[in-house]
Amino acid sequence: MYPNFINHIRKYIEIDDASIALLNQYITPLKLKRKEFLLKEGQICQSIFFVEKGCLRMYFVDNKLNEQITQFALEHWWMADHFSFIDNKPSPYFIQTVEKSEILAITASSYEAMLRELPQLERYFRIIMQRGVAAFQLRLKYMYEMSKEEFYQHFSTSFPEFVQRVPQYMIASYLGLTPQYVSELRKKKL
Amino acid sequence: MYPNFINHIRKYIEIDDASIALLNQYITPLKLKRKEFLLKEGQICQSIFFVEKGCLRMYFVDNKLNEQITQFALEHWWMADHFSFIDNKPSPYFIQTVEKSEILAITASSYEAMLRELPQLERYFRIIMQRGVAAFQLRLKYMYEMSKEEFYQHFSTSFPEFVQRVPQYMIASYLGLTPQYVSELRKKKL
DNA sequence: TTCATTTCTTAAACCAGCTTAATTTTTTTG
DNA sequence: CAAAAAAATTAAGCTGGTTTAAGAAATGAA
Repeated sequence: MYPNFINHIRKYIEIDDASIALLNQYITPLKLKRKEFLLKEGQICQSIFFVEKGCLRMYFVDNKLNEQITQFALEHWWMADHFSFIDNKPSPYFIQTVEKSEILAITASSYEAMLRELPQLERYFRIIMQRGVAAFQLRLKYMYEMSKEEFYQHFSTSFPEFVQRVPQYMIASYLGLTPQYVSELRKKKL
Repeated sequence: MYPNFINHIRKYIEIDDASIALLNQYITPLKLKRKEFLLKEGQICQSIFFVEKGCLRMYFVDNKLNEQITQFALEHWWMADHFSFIDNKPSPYFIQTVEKSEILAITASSYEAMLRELPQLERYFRIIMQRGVAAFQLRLKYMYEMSKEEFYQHFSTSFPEFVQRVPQYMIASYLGLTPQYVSELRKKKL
């Protein structure tokens, strides 16, 4: 059904087919075109989103009206504004597809009900969230230790496929650079 | 026994006294003086640490030999290098007490055994980690949207007690500023 | 209460990365 | 396939925050 999702769960916990079958009732699958929105500024982030296929970006609009991208999600990543999701508060973010995507959405109430019916999944999400914290720690360390030039070079050598897949101005935004500066850095490297 | 710890668990999940009693065997309580280390660069982060009382900082030494502080933990916060903890890899970080502290340590193997014996705790840690992700998202948003000056002002008005409690150069390091610049900003505000 | 250490301040020179603005290239859409 | 829209480039000038180097003040230990 959703092979990436099920494989991802089974990568971290043991769970039988019957339980997996029960999962379905909590999930809303979405087929989305490029540039469709899952969340807009001011709305409550009602769901967490699993990327079965495609790519999402999360961004907010700053006081200079720039779109500041704070996160991407590729296949088998989760995406949400967790503050908004947990506390039912309006989100400052937009979540939008970067390309045609297949997304699994779980609303807050489904999430709660699902975890009550299938408490083994607490372990899965505990592990996912713990790895999420680990990923943020690493990202933050890079931001502290590298100059912006180093940060860009590091990113583009670490994730060359990603740099192919996503427009350059989005990479720039994600890394906290101006598109002009990225352009300069690319020229420099050739 | 460890009132802050137990209150914190009961803030997020329901758990009976018998289960709480079982917890003890997995916990190592530590009484530490100021400036003692829980982790040093190159070691594996063997434990996650709960701050029952006091304050911890996590930092790494950058290529200019500056101590870059990436996180603090006050009462009822958890602290760990999660990448090192999860994957058993050497850590680039130091974790050190900022003041006299009482810390609860849980080693990776105790953590595993504890979660197997008391699976209700998966829920507790899932919630903690999810809130951890939310906190990182918020912090990152601040870093994207504010100038360094705004970031400092925001921090010092949001956490005035913290600014009292911790030396100014540590705040500067945490915020990614030079102590000189912080000094300049303070003068400006008076 | 004194000494040693740690922390904070001041000020001038400097530069990494931004801003602005115009042009070119690429992609999308009808 | 052509027109419009989106994305990338180029270049000059500028600035927020760093660097460097001293000295002053606060704190902790004995």
